[in-house]
Amino acid sequence: MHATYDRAMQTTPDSPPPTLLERLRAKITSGELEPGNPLSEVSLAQEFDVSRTPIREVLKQLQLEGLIEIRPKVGTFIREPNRREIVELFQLKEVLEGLAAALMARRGPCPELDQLEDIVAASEVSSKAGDTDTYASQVQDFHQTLVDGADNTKLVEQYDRLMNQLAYFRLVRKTLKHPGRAVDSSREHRQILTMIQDKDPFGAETTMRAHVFASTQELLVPPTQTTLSLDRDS
Amino acid sequence: MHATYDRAMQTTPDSPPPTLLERLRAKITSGELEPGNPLSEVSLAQEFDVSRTPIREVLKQLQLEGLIEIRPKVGTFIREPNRREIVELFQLKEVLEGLAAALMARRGPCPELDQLEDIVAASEVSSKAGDTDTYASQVQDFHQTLVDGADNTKLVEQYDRLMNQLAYFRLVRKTLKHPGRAVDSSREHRQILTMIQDKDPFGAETTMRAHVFASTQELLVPPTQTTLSLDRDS
DNA sequence: CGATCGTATGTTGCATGCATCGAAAGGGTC
DNA sequence: GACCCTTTCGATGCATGCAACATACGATCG
Repeated sequence: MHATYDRAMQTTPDSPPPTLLERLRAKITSGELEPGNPLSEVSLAQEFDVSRTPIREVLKQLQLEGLIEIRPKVGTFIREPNRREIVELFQLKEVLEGLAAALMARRGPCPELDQLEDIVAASEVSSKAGDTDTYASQVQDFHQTLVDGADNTKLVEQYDRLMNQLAYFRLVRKTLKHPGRAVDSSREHRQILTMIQDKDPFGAETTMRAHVFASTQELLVPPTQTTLSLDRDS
Repeated sequence: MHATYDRAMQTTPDSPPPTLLERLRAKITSGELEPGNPLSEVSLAQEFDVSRTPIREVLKQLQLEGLIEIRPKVGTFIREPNRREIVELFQLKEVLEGLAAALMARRGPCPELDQLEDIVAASEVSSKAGDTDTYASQVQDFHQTLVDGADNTKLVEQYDRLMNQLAYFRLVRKTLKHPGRAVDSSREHRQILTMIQDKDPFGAETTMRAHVFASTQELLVPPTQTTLSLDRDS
């Protein structure tokens, strides 16, 4: 379901057409382009049927977002965060989602809260059934809805940028989850939801952070030893 | 001392010359340009002695940073966050600085910790002496050093962007501090520093967040009623 | 006198061309 | 065979020109 974190994909049917920035960003975050690949301005210009000028403007913006690296006079390359940056980003993810949980708890009833209830209920089913694919997309929805429910546009912006940098889907795709983790994770989701409903900001934040931390550990230290391949660059 | 949060100003003497992006960003964050002012591409191009093309690239990036607003086919204007956005940004500031305190506590001894010690000691003097100007710059240094000391580059990036959006200096300049707040603030700084030195991440984070929250309240709800001027837009 | 439409102007949006620089390939020498 | 210099090629960096659009102003008409 969630092929990318680019919110341009999630808008209403007749929303304005995606900008060049959004389209190129989607190509990167969706994994259509491999990391390290060179991005030629001319080839991109041909592909999107524009001249090099708007392409260059977009590339500069994507560099600011941390998705690509422009080596002056050399070329543009898709950037992949090294292990240290991934850890840094996950530390940020933890506090940002924690803040979202706290804010949502303080906010009280809202549409996102109902959505959260639905998502948690559905994910409890799929987690117990062992349907990891369905569960994975529901996890995405849970976190996304929670951040949206915080009703803080700046938080949403920073969170989206963070998730794009992580190329989260790519990490998740590489990861084979523990069989038992899904039910634990689902139980944590339920706990968080309950605390939000009970208007317990502190409890919601604390539990959310613990949950994110646990999930992060799951990703960074998977059962198999395939993580060693990530340790190549500093 | 701290005229702006643009870190390009704080690098070593013979660092590479500031880029066009940094120069234009500095012009905005320093308050040299008034909010709402139109930024003509041609006039900027003349001012920086380049053509419109690189100016346009920079403007697109500054728009992504939230510093300016580009109204298509109309013009570019310096953006000022409304009151709601300011509150949102301060909520983020709280958790980001809290995270910084926690990370620094976990990290242990480092150059930034020594700097922090010096800053706190100096600020205790100036706060008791009632030297609010000196104290204000030391407060900036305290927070900046703390974020740097967290040793998390992504945190630094997000924090800098946030402070630029807030145009923090502008807010502070508008604010007349309570006379008694400085000594309270200084005492809180000392508490935070002690907790970091004691390697108490949780205590450091909690205290830091309380401190940021208190300072924020001070800014958003000043004793005088001059804040009403901020309430004009939604 | 007021409203409306046409025009004038200033702005951005983008395509194109040239200069410049890096990196890789080729040839020569030791 | 290894190394270095030269050359070539391809890429980016930027200046410029034209088209398109939004806004403001003024003339015209009711």
